[in-house]
Amino acid sequence: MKRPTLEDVAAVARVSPKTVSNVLRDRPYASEATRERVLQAVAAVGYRVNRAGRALAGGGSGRIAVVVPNLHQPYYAETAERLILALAAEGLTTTLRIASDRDAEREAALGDTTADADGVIICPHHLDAELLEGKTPDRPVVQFGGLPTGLLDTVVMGQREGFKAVTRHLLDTGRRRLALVWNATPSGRPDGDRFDGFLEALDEFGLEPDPTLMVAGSDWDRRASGYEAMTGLLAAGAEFDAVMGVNDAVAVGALRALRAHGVRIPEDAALTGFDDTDEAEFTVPPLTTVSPEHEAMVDAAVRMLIDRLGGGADTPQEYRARAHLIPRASSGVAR
Amino acid sequence: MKRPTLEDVAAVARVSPKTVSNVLRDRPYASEATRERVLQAVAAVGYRVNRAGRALAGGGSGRIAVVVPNLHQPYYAETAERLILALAAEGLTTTLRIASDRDAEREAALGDTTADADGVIICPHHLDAELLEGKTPDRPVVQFGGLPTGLLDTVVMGQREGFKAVTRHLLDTGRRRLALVWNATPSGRPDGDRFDGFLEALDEFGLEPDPTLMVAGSDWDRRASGYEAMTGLLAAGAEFDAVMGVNDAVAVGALRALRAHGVRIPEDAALTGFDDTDEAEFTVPPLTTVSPEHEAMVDAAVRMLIDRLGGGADTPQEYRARAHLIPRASSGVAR
DNA sequence: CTTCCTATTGACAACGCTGAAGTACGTGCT
DNA sequence: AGCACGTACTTCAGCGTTGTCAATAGGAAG
Repeated sequence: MKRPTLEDVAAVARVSPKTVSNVLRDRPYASEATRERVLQAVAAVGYRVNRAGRALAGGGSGRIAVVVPNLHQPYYAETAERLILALAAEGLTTTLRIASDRDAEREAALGDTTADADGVIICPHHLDAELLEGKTPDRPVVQFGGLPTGLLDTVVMGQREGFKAVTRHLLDTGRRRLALVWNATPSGRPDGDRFDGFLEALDEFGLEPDPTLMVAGSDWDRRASGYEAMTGLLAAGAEFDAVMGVNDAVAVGALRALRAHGVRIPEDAALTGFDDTDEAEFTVPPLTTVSPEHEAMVDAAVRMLIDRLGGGADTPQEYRARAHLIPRASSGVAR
Repeated sequence: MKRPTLEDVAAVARVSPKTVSNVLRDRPYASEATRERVLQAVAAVGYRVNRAGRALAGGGSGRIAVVVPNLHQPYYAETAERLILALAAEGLTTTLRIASDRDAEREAALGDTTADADGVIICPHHLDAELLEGKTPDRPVVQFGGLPTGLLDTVVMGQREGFKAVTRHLLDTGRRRLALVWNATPSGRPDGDRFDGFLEALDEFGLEPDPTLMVAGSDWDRRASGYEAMTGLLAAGAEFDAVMGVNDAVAVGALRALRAHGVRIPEDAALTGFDDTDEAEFTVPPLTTVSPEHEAMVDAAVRMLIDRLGGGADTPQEYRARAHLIPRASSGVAR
C-alpha cells in the first residue's frame, strides 16, 4: 500500500530506476521505445515523484515561495491567487508566506519558510528593498510590484501611466480640486511613480498640486487607513471636487467617510482608486479605478523566475507593465 | 558557503549528528549540558534543518496543505490568512492550493500538491464530501466549514445559531417580509443549518417562510451572484422589508442591485450578510453580519490537525463553533 | 571480421536526516 | 561482588532521487 517509487516503476518497465528518472525529466538519450515503456509503467503503478527525494538529490523541490504582506487586503489576495495558478500551470507548487511587519519575522522569511523553495516571488509592502540589504539571496527572487532596486528581477506596475490616466480623466471631466488620499512616505510627502504620473497630468492642464489636499493614512493600504485619512481631511474643511485613493482599499475607506459626511459621489466629488480589485465593481457607486494588467504582470513574474531557475540571465531584469483606466460611476460627470 | 548540516553542528558540539537531531526535536535522554552545547553550536554555525532530508527520513515535512476554492472571495482569503498564521505559530509551513472546480484538478489536489504535506486543511466550496468518496486519505485531513460528513475531523461553523440570531434581530426590529438571497442546492430549495436557523427564528414569531422571497444565485458565494439573484427578485416585483444574504459576498452584490433600483438601505429594506469579512464594515451603509468566531475555528482546526499528526484520536472529531450578531447600520430601524 | 564510435542504459555514491538497535556508564539492589 | 536497569549517547542503514561515470550494444568504418 506504500507509494510506488522509481524502483517499482523500473521493475515493471524492466529498466533501471535511473532510466525512469531520465525519462521523467525529459533527458536526452532515451530511445522512443524505452520512453514509452516507462511512461506506461508509470501510469500502471500510479507513480508520482517524491519531491523530498528529488529535492535532496539536488533536482529542485518544485516549490516556489510567494511572499505577501497579508491576504485580507483584496489586492494581495487576488495577486496571490493569480500567482499560485500561474505557477501551478508550470507544475510548480506554492508555499505562501505572510510577511507580517516585524523585522524579525522578515529575517525568518527568506530563511525558514523559504528555505526549501527553489525560488521566491515577493510582493513588497513598504519599500522593503533594505530587506535584502547585505543578504544576497541564495536562490532566484522576483520582486512583484514596488519600487525597482536594480538588485532583483522586478515586475514594475504601470503606476505612472495609470495615475496619469486617472488624473487626466478627472481633469477632462471638469474636476479641478483633486484631493489625494495617499500613503505616508519617509519624506512626508507623496513620491514615486504614482505621484509623478499625477504631476504630469496636472502639468498638461497647467495646474499645480495643492499640498493642503494631500493626506496620508497611517498604514498605506487598508480601508481603515483611507477612512481615517479622509475623515481628517473632511474635518479640516478642505474643499475638493475629486478624491483620488492611492489604491482601491484606501478609496473604499474614503468612500465610507465621504458618505458619512453627506458628500455625494459623484455629484459632489468624484472618487477613484487603483488596482482594479473585484471589490471596486461592487461599491455604491461602482468605483472608477485603474487596471494594472494583472495577467501580464503575473506572466512576466513567472517567466522571469523560470528563466532564472534555468540559470538564465545574470543581470537583474525588469518588466514594466502598462495600466489602463476603468471608468465607472464614481467619477461620473458632476452636476 | 554551503548550508550547514547536522554533521557540521555535531562537529562543533563534539557529539554525534544523531544527538543534535534528538536535541532539536526535543527528544528525551539528553543531558542539560549536552543540550546547551548543541544549541550553542546550532546558533554558532547558523544551522537550519533541511526539510527535504527530514521528510525523506520519515520525520515529516512540517508542511500543511491548505485547500481553498479561491482567494478572491474575501472570506476564503481571510480564512487562509488566519490558518497560515496559526500554522506558522506552530512551526508549520503552508502550501496553499486553489481547488478550482474541475474534478480532474481535484483529483490532482489531494495527490500532487498535497503529496508532500504532512496534513491537509480543506475549506469545501460545494458540499464536496464526495471528493473523498472512496479515497481514504493517507494523511490527516481536517475539514474547515461546510457540512460535516462524519468521515473527517470537522470544524463546523455556527450557522444555525448565527442565522437564527440575524433572523431574530430583523424580526425584533419590526421586519416581517424577509427575502433570502441564498445558494442553489441540489433540492432546489434552501437547506442546511443556515436555513434551519432561519426557520427556527421565524417559528418563534409564529411566522412561515415565503417561498416567493427566496432566490438563489448561480454560484453560491460571489458578489456577482448576489447581484444577479437580487436583480431577478426586484424584477419580479417582490415585496420585502429585509434581505438576508447567505454570506457577505452575496449581500454586497445584493446591495448594489438594491441601490441601483433605488431601494434605500435600511429605510426601505434592511440588509444582512454572514461571515464578518473586513469588507462588511466598509460598505455604505455598513453591513450587519454574523461573526463566526474565526479565531476559535482556526484554533480548533489546527489543534485537531496536530492531534492527528501526533497519532491522536481515531474517530473523527467535530468542533462546533458559535457565532454572534454584529449589528450595523444596514439593518437600522425602518422609518 | 575486427575496431571504434555513439547512442543508450546501468551501477554507485551521495543528498541530510531519522528510526532502530546498539554501547557505555553509573545506580541501586541482593 | 554481581546483576538488572535507566540514562546518555553512538552507530548504522536506509528514505527516494539524481549526477557521475562506467558499461553495453549496435552499427559504421576499415
